[in-house]
Amino acid sequence: MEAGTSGAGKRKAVCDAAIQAFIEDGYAASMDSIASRAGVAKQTLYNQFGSKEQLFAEVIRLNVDAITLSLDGPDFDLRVSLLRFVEAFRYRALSQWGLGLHRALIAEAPRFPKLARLIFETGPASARDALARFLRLAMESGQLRKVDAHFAAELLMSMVAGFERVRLLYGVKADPVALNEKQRCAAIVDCFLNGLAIE
Amino acid sequence: MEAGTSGAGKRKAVCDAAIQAFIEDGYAASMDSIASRAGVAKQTLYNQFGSKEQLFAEVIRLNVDAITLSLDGPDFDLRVSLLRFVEAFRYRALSQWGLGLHRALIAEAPRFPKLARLIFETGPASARDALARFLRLAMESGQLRKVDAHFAAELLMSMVAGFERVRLLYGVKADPVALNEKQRCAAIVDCFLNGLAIE
DNA sequence: GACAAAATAGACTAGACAGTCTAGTCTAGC
DNA sequence: GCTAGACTAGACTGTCTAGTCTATTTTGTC
Repeated sequence: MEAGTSGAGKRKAVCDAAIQAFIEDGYAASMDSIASRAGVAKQTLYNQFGSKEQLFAEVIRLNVDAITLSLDGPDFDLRVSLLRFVEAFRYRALSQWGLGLHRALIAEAPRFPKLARLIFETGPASARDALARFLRLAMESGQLRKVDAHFAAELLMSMVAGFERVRLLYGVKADPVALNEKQRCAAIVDCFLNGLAIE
Repeated sequence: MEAGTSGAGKRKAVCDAAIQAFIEDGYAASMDSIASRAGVAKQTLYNQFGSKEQLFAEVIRLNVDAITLSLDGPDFDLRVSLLRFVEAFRYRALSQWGLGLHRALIAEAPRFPKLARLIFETGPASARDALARFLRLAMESGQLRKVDAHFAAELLMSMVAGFERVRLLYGVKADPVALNEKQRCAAIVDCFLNGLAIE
């Protein structure tokens, strides 16, 4: 028997098809298109998930998680750790996958306020909290000026996924003269470290 | 004759109703709801704009403009000017109006790629360019470290409308412990100025 | 007042889509 | 082989919406 011919296997196929469809077309993706993408009868979607809203909530929940980076060792090089974080977060936020999820969620947040809140907490807010804990360590060990750690964490995340994410969401290509990825990450981290350097 | 009973007056009423509807419900706002909001027959929408797509494009275009701040005087206080910019930009990006426009546009960008590009250029990109010109002046007069001015401008705009805009788009209220608006703007500008201070 | 342009209400078409239903098939365990 | 439960294709319902059409009324101009 081929894997995924029934039960949990089908469910996985449906989830994969659905997240792909929602990333491409937002919540407007039709149940028919999801079913045919998954190679499954439409009724199976309703058997497994009950409704489009529940399917959407389920696959979004499955596809958002915190960035749990190894930021917490006591013996760390601050700049190297931040660079690692910035590169990982940049990928999450600016890949086609991350952009599509973001777009679909932002568009539907007014319709799904509880889901939106949940996703915000388990996604961006949880990453910010982890980063803030890490930055607080750095502040306490005298490597950074002592400021509100949550504010500092939000600042760094904003620098990575602010203007540039907007540009990508609008579908505008990068200026060819602009810095490349690595340079940009390094420039951001350096600016952040300077900004919060001890006087 | 009452103002707005015909011709250009109707057109204005339709535009106002339409932008409000699109901000609240995105492109999904129905033509019927826009017509009744404007106190106008649906046919009038089609007489004036031809189609929903054209109406959308038109009202979005009308409602996006560059932030043209008085940033260009040769005798300026860098910190004060940046604070003024940051507060103005913050309002544009984080008001209900700005958030609604942003949400509607992001959601529909794949469907209206040319409009999206146009809006990006006349909105965020043009504000960035103005800020970059201003920052370049500051760099040349020795008030800031010499780095890519476009990069620096994007960084400052990101710091203002990055994480926090995402939070608001997700409909999540601010942490009550967080900094207030003025403090936040000041902290951002100070961090930016430190980050790009002369060695 | 007469005329033409524009607006109005509301019925209508055509198509898309969520969700249901049916009749029949496939699979697993006995 | 038999049965139960899941799956399938596809028809069907009801609803919603963009856009059209028509008959009527309003409005501005002469």
